[in-house]
Amino acid sequence: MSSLPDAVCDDARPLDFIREQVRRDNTEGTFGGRVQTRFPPEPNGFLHIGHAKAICLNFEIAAENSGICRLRFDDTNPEGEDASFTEAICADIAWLGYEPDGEVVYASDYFETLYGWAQHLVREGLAYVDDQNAETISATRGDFTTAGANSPWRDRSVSENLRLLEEMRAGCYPDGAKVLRARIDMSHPNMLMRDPVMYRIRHLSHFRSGDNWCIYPTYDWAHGQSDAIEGVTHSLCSLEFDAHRPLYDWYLQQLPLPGDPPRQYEFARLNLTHTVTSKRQLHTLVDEGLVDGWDDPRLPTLRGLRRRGYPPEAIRDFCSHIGVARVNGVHEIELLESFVRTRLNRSAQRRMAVLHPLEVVITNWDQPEPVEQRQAVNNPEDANAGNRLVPFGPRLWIDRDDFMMEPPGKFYRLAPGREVRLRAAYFLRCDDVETGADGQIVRLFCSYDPLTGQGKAPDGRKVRATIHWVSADHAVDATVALYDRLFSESVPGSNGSGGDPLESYNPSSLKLITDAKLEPELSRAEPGEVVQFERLGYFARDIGKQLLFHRTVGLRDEWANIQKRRNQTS
RNA sequence: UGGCCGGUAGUUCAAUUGGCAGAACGUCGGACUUUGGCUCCGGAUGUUGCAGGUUCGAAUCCUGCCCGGCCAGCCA
Repeated sequence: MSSLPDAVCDDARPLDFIREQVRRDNTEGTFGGRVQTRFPPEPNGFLHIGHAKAICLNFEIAAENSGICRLRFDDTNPEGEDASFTEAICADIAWLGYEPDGEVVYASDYFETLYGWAQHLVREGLAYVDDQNAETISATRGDFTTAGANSPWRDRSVSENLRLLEEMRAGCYPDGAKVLRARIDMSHPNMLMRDPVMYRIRHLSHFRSGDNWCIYPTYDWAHGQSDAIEGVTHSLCSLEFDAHRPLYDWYLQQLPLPGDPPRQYEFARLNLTHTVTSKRQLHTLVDEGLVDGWDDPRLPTLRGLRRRGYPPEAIRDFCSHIGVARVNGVHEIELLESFVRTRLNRSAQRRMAVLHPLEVVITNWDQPEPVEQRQAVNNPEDANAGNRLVPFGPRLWIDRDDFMMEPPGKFYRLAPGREVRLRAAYFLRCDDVETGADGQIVRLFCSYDPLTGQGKAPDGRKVRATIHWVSADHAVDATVALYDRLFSESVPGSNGSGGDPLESYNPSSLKLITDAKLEPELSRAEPGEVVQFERLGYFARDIGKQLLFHRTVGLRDEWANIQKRRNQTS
């Protein structure tokens, strides 16, 4: 029984076409009411948000039907595969909140069975050893409009094929000298059915089977068979494997399977705006140093998203919400972000942090001590989150964005002569502004109203804005990483630029702020913890020792919208 | 060029299988608010790719066309 992580929140939405199929199979008793899925990554890279969709789908469908979902590594090609990837993938799946049923399995566990089945096909006259090289095979496959040509080796005797296959396995031939091909139809309209390759010779050590094998099964020859061996009922994969389905079924039809043949169903892979998920492009970003490793918070890798502060629950919410269909589309990254905000709004502790410090001197400080401990609510969304103390003093930092010399309409924050509320403290009026030689604002001279400690003025006067602040004498210095879209084009490589996604790489996708001022409580944030900097957004404390926060996502920002609109119209 | 798969608000998906085209996110407006956040309420956005046909009735069925994706690795 698959473990279903805390209820992926979604309203009773109608069943998608896959769940609909599963239900049909269950009522018709196709697999005796059994449901078994699998997640089959190749251990040659890191998991990304696109994989998350497949993971959620497979695990959730199994759980919904009291079935099981295994993790199977599709390690049929030793080139580039590594145990470090299997470990990373297992860790990422666990982080997402899923626990594979039973032992983790590997396609390489079935190499011997696969070999036996290949011999079976040879004996049935359904497979043969071809001596042609890769170029020749490619050249004689034909194209979309013309049939392929039969290999001159296509009609070898069963005994000769059996012997040659044995010799291939025994290492008698160099790489590429021979292949085993299924004997199907060289004029089939589906190119994949034109005598597909089942085994290729690779004198390469495999990270699990070592040097036991020098012939390795291709994807098509391994996948369906692995599904069948494990008892998979519904083999879910992405749309580009649609054309493989006839071959998937063909192999299964010819073999003495232990049970019902699994069925393959294809769904659209997940694409997100302003990012890339192809292994090649991700590699380029990392290799060229455009990002800082596979866990760079700008990357859509699961490791990147984790470091960025995305709650796994939000990713699951997102996957469940987008559903599954057969249309190839691009999802707006904003939708994912909205699920991140929803989760974080409920869980994140509120703190105050100033990103672009502007000094405020309180000229009418009348307290005996140069500090007053103010009580602040940790999370207004969570009554159990409690309060904390925030030091307040005669010298403060506020954000430069919260002050304007000549405020335009709809700017509610601080300006000369204007009054605002300091969050969890008092009303504050700006009396005077000190400007530098070149006109920049150096510091503000303000007075606070000691009677407004409850956030309200006894005389009933109102303020339009509440702003955040940090006591300058107690502030903790920190580095804050602000992230923007990794690619400026919504679909990188879609317009102009010769279709190269890297052309729209956003060089200012990372802005480091090294002089951020934090309230002291933030120095006690746990590594990996995500907090809300009030009015700014959600920020994740880095795993490392230094005080570094990554901006997970900003808050919805109406003022930013107003400014954007103003810029567009002017 | 052939085959297969798709096409419904800006985006992603629905539409009880032929019966009043909806939801979420985004957007706009309002209420509330010690976060321009959250929450709540409301508005706008559609020639259902196009054209014909069947039908009392078509997003749904039929025909033709248009557009997009996938397929000619010994990658997965």
